[in-house]
Amino acid sequence: MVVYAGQGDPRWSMDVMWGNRVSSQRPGPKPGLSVDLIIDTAIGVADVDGMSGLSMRAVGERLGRTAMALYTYVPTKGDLVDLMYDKVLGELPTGYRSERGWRGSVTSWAEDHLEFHLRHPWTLQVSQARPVLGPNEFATLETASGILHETGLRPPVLRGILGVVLHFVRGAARTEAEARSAAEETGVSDEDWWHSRSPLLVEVAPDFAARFPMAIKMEQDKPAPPDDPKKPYLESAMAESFATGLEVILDGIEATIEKAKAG
Amino acid sequence: MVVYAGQGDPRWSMDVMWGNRVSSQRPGPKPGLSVDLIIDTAIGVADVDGMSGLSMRAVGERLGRTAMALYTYVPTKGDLVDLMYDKVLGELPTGYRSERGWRGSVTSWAEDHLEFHLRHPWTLQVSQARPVLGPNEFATLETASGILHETGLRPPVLRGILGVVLHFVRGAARTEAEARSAAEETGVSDEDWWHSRSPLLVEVAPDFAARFPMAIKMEQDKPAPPDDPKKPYLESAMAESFATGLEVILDGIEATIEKAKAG
DNA sequence: CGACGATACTTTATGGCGTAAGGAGATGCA
DNA sequence: TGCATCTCCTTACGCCATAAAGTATCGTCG
Repeated sequence: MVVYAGQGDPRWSMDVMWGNRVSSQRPGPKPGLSVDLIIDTAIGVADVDGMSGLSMRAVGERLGRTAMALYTYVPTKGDLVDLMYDKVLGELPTGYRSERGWRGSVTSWAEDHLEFHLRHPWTLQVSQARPVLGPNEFATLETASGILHETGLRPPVLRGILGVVLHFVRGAARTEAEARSAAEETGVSDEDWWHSRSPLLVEVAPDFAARFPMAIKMEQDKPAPPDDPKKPYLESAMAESFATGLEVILDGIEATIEKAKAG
Repeated sequence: MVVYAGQGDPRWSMDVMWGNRVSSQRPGPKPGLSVDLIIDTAIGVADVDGMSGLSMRAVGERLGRTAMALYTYVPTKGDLVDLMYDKVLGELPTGYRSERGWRGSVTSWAEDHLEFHLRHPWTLQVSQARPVLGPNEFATLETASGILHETGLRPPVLRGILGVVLHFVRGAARTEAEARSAAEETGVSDEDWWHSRSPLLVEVAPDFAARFPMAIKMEQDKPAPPDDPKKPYLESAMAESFATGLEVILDGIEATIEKAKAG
């Protein structure tokens, strides 16, 4: 599921995110819940069961209410996801300073974001097309911009570079998150899955090696799969590919700086 | 929605994809449909209405059948999506030869993939964690590997580079696809959306400029939005960012080659 | 102090989804 | 001719978001 920015009243969600809501004494029963509590509970549900496990019923149940009770506090599920997203973005650091200059900062930034997305894989399902316009979203943009400005490059180039880094980090996180969730949902590890599939492949396509020689070459020198699938990403199989990929990008940025100096 | 590789009998879908199915004369009514027809129809539905609009009911309706009729031909919806994915991948070119060497080939490859994903945005929702193992999927891998092998780099590095390019292209396509679909679903263009949101932002966060100076700098020298939103990507606003991002990646690959030669 | 209106929360209902189960009718072969 | 097998249908289940309407609780005003 891809979730688009809230269909409800945009003013309402922005007031919530920027802390501009007034809570006055009004007639009627005391509220047993609060928007903030609902957001936190929903984040908890999504962290465990993913975006597809995030339902109004599930959140309500955790709070001892029906799904409909939540609509007293939140106009639509889309708005709730917006609020969840901006709130959880607050976990990310906002300052990077490295003795290795922008290279070190970009590296730390990328690793922090990768871990963030693996901690909250549902964030990868939130549409990037129309931003939530919350304070934490702007803070992450501010942080990234600050790091990249150290390169001295002009904004149009920086936008391109930011896109490269962002797409790379999110793509890597997505692949890893999908792998983990597939393993959990099917109860079959990647290794076992491949062991059951590869014989079928030989059977069904006997000329495989002749048809796809390059693809086979590409498999050379693969690191052994980890013994413990619960290890953090830094020790997982994806780490090598992530590190070399990031290095390529950093070298690309450096080359772009050199070209800008020369030209 | 993220779709994971088919839950049905893996052998069945592989036989379909690799063309290993025998159609013998058997008792019972003549089949009015075929797996292939269902796949093509489903692709048509998904191209127009996206992955979220792809339902067994919708596909059945296009074929003048009920949803359940499809289950005579296809074990689960997940398997159908697998078959759709591998089939549509057949659109992609398999040979690239450029007088500009691997740089030209990678550029063409990236542009072809970007256009492919914008033609079939639902492909971005297919999980990359566990491949479909179809002939066209392997063909695209073979093609990409062939291009990258021209760089002379070793497989582990090439895997990192392939990841960078793939994540970048898919990420750029995803953002653009989400933007288009948001515009279509809400009936509000990106420009109008921003025009209605930005006054709210000033209202709700009066100290915006002081809090996020870098983010504002980042907006400098933005290209004017296109007059016609139906233009192909090459003339759209994303084109500039895509082109410069790709250039950075290509420079990064080149720098990696130089380092490999030197070291 | 009693009535009123706003609020919190519930139940019920609508129209979607994938797909299990079972049944009707058509067809090839013994 | 009868039977096994196949296509396709209807019905049903348990999910989903959320609209509508009802009940109980409270602050406030007359």
